[in-house]
Amino acid sequence: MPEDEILRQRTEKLARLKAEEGYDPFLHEKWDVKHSVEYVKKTFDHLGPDEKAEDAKIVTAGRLMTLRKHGKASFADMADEKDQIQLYFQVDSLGEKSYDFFKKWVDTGDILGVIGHPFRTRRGELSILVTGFELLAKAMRPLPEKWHGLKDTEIRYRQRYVDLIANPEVRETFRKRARIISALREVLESEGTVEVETPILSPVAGGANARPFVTHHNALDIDLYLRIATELYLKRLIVGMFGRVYEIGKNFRNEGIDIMHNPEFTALEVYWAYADYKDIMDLTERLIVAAADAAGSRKIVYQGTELNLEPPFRRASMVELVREKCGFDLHETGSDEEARRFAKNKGVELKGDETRFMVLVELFEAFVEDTLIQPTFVLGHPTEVSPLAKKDPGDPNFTNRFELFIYGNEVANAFSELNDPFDQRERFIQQAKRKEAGDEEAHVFDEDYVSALEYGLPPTGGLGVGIDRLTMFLTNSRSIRDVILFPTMRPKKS
RNA sequence: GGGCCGUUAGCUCAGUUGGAAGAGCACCGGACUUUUAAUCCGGGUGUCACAGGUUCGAUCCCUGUACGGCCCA
Repeated sequence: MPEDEILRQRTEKLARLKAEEGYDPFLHEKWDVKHSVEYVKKTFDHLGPDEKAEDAKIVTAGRLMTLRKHGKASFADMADEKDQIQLYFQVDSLGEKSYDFFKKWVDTGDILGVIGHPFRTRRGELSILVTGFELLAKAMRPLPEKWHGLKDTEIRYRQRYVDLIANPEVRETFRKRARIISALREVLESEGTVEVETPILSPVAGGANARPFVTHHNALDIDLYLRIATELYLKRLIVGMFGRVYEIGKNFRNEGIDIMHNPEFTALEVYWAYADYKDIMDLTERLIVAAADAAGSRKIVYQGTELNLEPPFRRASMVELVREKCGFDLHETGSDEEARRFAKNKGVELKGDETRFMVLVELFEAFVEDTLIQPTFVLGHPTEVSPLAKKDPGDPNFTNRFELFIYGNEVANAFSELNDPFDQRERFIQQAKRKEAGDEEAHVFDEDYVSALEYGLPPTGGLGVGIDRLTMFLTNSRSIRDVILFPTMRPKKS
């Protein structure tokens, strides 16, 4: 039946319900739910076949997922937020008038308030014998098919509410996501870290190498950018004498959409005064473990691969890993030209002006990343690609930085924060040159941030964690869209 | 940005070497007092994504577009 026809039919049915019975389901404002389906199932699990808990009066509510209407006794499966139970409607216990109302007016998808007694059917299914009900809302559109569920990814993402009705496991994924975020907060709070909020709209979008979204403020008549990271504001707070701060929130990056990227995504950033990147590495392990425990287990299976999130995680330097995986030894490489030749021989495409340090990063991305399946801290990124990180005093070409990789993907990024305003200014100048040369992702020059550093930033360790990716691994979700309730989609032209 | 694949009923999917459309569920009408993919009887409800082209004839072949998916950069 065409959707228009179903809508028309159900609209007409609603009108008849109002006219013939004087009953408007949309007038109900509340229903005192005394028991969840989960509670009923747990509490009355002891009932044997054909046994009834006559003294127990259950008041619950939910959506009718399926209906099996018979002559004078009918069944329905009613789902609430977390569980599902069978309802039994019988003319003897409901009365003829009420039973007829049910048969005539109630459809699948409708929201029902239910009063009744728990009992177990002869076939052994715990059910509720309904003694009274209210039709709390009518469904005007049909539910997706009942045993294949809803598969069409386009409808699942565009009309997530339909997905959530049809596929209860999707609700569980998002409950897990909530538990993961709570667990991260608990760890941070218990370690004296204060949750703060920094601007999403800002005249300068810094803290990462990415293209921002631009918007316009009418009253001020200025363009503003949506933040691409919270980093620079959070470190301003450390300058402002906060000791430990964190923010969990959306970042926005004007880039493509794929299985690992959504233009808006959720990041956790943490900054601890007087800590270095090693302290932050330990903290990262505590956070990941807490998240894993909240989601269920430290030993997980992601897309068929077993992942062991039990710390300590492997720690290895980028230079070492690249040497291991493709034989490129940075310390044995005399010139940038030599490095580029090596990469080209390995089939890595280069622009031709890369330094040996950038070549290292290219080789890392080409030959190492994918191999980092088990959680691995990669240490020692070149200074050139780390404009906000403190240099390694032993070798200023490198920074005291690490990234955590799981299943070949970056999940966390952290470093000892650069707090030398002169060095920071110099790094920004280098980035500005790259921007001029056409690198749209080069870091923006943030004068106010330099001036904050000029007031004195204590030695600080900072961390960023991609919450969506972490959630993907912990919920065995293949696509980032499966852990974002309303992923970014191109609007449909009508 | 490039390549490949998909788009048929509300949902899940068949199908036509080009003669113009099908199933199950859902839905509508009827029967049925323990069903659970209830069953039985009756009913097909469609711009075959969209726009062109080829053809006597296109859902099918060709081109383009839209949206989605996967792979690559």
